[in-house]
Amino acid sequence: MTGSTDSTTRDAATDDDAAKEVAPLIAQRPKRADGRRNYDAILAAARTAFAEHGAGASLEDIAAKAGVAIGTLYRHFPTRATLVEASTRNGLEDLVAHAKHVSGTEEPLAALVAWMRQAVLHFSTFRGLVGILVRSMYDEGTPSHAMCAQMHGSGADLLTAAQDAGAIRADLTPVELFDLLHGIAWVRETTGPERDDSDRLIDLLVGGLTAR
Amino acid sequence: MTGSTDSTTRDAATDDDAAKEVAPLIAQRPKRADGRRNYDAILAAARTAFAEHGAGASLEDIAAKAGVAIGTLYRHFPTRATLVEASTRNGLEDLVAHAKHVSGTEEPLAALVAWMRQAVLHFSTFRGLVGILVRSMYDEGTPSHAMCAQMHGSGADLLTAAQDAGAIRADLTPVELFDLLHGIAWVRETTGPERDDSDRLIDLLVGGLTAR
DNA sequence: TTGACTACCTGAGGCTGCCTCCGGTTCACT
DNA sequence: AGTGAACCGGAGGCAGCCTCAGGTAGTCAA
Repeated sequence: MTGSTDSTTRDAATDDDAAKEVAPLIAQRPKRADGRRNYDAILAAARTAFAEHGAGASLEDIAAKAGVAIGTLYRHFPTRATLVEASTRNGLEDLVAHAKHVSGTEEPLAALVAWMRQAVLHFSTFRGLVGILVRSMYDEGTPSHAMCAQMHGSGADLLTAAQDAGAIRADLTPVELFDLLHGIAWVRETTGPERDDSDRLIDLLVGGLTAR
Repeated sequence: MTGSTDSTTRDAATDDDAAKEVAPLIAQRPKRADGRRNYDAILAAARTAFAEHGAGASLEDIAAKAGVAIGTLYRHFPTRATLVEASTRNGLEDLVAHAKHVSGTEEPLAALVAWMRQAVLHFSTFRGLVGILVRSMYDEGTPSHAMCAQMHGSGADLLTAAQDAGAIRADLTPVELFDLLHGIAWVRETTGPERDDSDRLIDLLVGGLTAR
């Protein structure tokens, strides 16, 4: 949906920039041809495995599926978190871009809600993702932290705009908003995409439960 | 808080009844003296371990802390789920009892909200509990299923009462309500009890996000 | 009190997955 | 072609899960 599959060209375009500006902690795309090849193969295998078995998928299986020894996987992605980060960075970037694109709109409430929907969708890409993202958001020194913080800012901006327009109660903080989004994302991630209530849950949240 | 610690007498009073009526799947309290002793010791160790390390705590550690070999633990609790079920049954019972107690009140909305608070608190007793409860709720043949279903019913009754009084929108289903509670419980369980926003989140949920 | 029955206990052992380390390989650059 | 660094492979140590065969000791009846 957001380019999480078959994003080879896109990786090539964005990873170099990201690697430069973001942090030394994030695994960088290797330069040597064989290294690049393996890096990409591992990433592709990881995306599939995470989608199928969640964030706890066996790393040895991923390495095998990528046709690579376990040591090679660890060379490129020293921790499970770095691998998760790399396979979900695109989605986070999309989220930030989307926020930038609609900021300043004439319908700040609609813009916020639409963004919330997309956020929940991405947070629940696979089982276990939300947990990792929450940790990343508040814990510096975590691979996804920079990107998460950026996305947090994007959401906060949309929220502020909606509040300034008087559409959202003024006492709602960004942290509270994200807590609620995380909760809904967790539900979606847990119950699976078959029974996907997330849009409805967001509506309930926004509209309120109590009768008018 | 709900009698989840030091509940020896209480266990003695309730477990026998529960074992009779609930299911053959749930580990029954053994009759022989040494068996009872070990069963209780394992349960106590498990409560501590789950509180400290979450539902994924090492079963071998629990056995060791209980002064028992690993095989003994598995004899009494054939799966991790049965152990979790046994250590959280009290809380679920409390929840059902609480609902029965306030049903028929003159303030159905207040009753519902108070119950929701207690539910969220119990669901997030330790990390990983909500996930297990959600699975139990919809998956028969799971140790906690019977108790979960009963609790589901209790919540649904309170919801219906509040809806009949016109206090809660009529189109809200019990499943949706529980989804939202689960989500909030997950947030609480994940962020830890230090920063406990759950009451506030419930208020936001009930009051609605949008400005009046 | 004694004996037998069997519920109960033990812990070695096979399995999976995590992660490290170092000898060997191969790419890239001159 | 030669060299150095980047890269790869996979054995191996560790932790946790779970099972099973053999031993132990409560319980109950005589």
